[in-house]
Amino acid sequence: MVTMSDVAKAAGVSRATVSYALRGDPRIAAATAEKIRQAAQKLHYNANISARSLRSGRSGIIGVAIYELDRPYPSEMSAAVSREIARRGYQPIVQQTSGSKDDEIMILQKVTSQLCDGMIFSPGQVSDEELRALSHGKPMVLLDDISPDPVFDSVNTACEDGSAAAVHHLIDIGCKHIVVVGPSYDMLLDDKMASSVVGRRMTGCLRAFEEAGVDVSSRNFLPLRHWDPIPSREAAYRLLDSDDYRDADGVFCLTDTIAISFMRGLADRGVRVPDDIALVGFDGVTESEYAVPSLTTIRTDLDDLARKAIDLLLDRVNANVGGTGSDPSADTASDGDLAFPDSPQRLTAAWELVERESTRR
Amino acid sequence: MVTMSDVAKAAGVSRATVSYALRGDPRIAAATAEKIRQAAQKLHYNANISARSLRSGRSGIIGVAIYELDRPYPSEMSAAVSREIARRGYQPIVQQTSGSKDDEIMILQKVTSQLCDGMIFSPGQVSDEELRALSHGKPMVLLDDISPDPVFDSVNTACEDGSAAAVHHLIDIGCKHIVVVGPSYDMLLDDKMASSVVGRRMTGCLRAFEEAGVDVSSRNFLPLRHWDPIPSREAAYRLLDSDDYRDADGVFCLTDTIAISFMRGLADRGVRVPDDIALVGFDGVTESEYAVPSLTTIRTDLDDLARKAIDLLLDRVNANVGGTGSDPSADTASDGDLAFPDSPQRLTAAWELVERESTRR
DNA sequence: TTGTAGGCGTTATCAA
DNA sequence: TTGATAACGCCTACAA
Repeated sequence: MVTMSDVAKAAGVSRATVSYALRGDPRIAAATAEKIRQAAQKLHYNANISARSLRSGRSGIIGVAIYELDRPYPSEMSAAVSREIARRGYQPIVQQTSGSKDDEIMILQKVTSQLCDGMIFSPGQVSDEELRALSHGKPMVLLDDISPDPVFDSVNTACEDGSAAAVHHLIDIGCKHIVVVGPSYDMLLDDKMASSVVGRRMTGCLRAFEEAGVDVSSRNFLPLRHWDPIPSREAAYRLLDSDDYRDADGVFCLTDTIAISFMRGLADRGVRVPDDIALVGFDGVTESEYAVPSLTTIRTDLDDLARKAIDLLLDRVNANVGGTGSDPSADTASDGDLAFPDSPQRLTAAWELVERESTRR
Repeated sequence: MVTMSDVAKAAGVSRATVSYALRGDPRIAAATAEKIRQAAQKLHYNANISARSLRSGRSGIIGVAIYELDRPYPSEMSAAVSREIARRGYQPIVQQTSGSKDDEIMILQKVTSQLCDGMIFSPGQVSDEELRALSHGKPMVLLDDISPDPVFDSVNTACEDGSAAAVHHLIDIGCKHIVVVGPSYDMLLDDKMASSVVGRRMTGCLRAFEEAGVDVSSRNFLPLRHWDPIPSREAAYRLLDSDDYRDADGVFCLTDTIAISFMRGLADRGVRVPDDIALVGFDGVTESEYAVPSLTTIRTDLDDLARKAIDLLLDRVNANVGGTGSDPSADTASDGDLAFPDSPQRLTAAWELVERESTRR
């Protein structure tokens, strides 16, 4: 391994000078800096991240922790975030939380909070408060945070507006009995559920129904215990077999993966989409465009989401340069300074309704 | 941050004793070790990875570098590998190489080769020789390595056998004019292409054609410059519009993503699958099961692939414990010892032909 | 069985 | 403008 000492020797300067020069410190004379850069290049020198991180607490790495890397939406999202991180000159590393709380904690303790200058986290089981403890004061941006009073910055998908648009679209094309696949009717009674992704999406649906003057009952909701392909496919059978849903002519599935599996279930029974039942999904994964029939969906602009998330994160990361990072007692009083407000920001990713064959009548 | 000194103080022992105790060194008395473990637990102590890595060269992290994290096959593969790594008690981190050579080099230089005890790499642009230099002596297992004379252990998909099975299946169900979508007819003339994934899959097709006594010409191959959804969809138009392929009644697409996009292209033109044209894919991604019609495919057993890859990798990682790691001059002479042969191993992942609607006649 | 001490490669504080 | 020097937190001979 070639270390900084080797470069220093080759360039005829001290290690300290090499360190300054390679990081662009203006105190080093241009000629010296150039000489050092050339020596480093020739020796294929690369700064040791462990040593740098140990000494300075900064690694240049941004972590992304996401649930289930083998599902279309999370994987497209982490890819987009990953690319945006690289674009800003940081090294992205992705980790899969796989749903278990222990897993999430392990990831945060073992690598993310230690190695990373900041992290993008899609919370599953861990609460905001627990996250605060696990973050060790490192900046973190949450994706679709469900906490009623947030601790961290977050970027959300347009759950309410998007879902409302989906339901409005079904109404617009003439659907009389619309069924929302995912939530149960009494879900909103639970405060914690109400602020979750499914709760917010359901709220959007209810708003749309109300705006259109549609009466709502439990017949408008088909609950799903797990948002997985198999139960989603079977949900189609349940819909077709139950008297409650027999005249359903429009379905809004809370994710594209649910929608595509549900559509497969309808195909199993020979039900035609959109002729017999029109269908709308949510997410806008690539798959939705290539399905037969292609799926109308609420597409989340993942590039926009990534940009907003990384903007928020890097603001905090760079603000941390001066402070200790672990002691947020900086200046709670100076609320006049708007640059980095202490209160967590909450942004929403851009989205659009993409009309495709599944609602073309 | 709570360090080893804090634990030592709390337990009333020295730092060294803490280090030994927490890593299960038998020299420490059971009672002492237990006391130390409890103190560590109470303080929420976590060993600093940077410090450990700097001092011992080991981090407990295994890296996975894969091309395009937002495609179904690579994402399912990295998820499977990631889970297997976690199962063995290591921390997996995933990075996306995004195809560019600079990107791959950057990833290897900046984080993988520095931070990781070993890595799983799906090579794109970088040659085996370059990899050797970039690996800094760290163990590495390649996935679908295309090098004719390999430098590293690798696990491959069953390109030849799988493709042969796909073509045989199409012949079995009665297809008379089979078209393979992906490669061009003259591809095998190029030595480098011949050992690539597409080359090996094509070789399998040719073998099947030969075994079945089918004459082969360029009319049996529909080349694809990029294996992306859009060109794949358009390839279907090309097939339908060209006199060369007009009577095609069976298609083998070299990946599921190609197959699903191609199928979508056929649907655009109102061609029925399997009635007019039967279709087989390769990979066995989740999506293939939920497509309408569901896709017959050569499914690679990703759990088996992950298990084999990590077995190979951890063998080398643990073998490195004694040696310097960067100096592989250990014992090239003792070829009698079969435990860790110096010559790279090449394994093949288990696979199966999954028959579904797209070939059901 | 446990403690002492030195160093991994870098950065930051001083002094020159 | 540059150089010496002391940490950062951990591991590991070696000494006790």
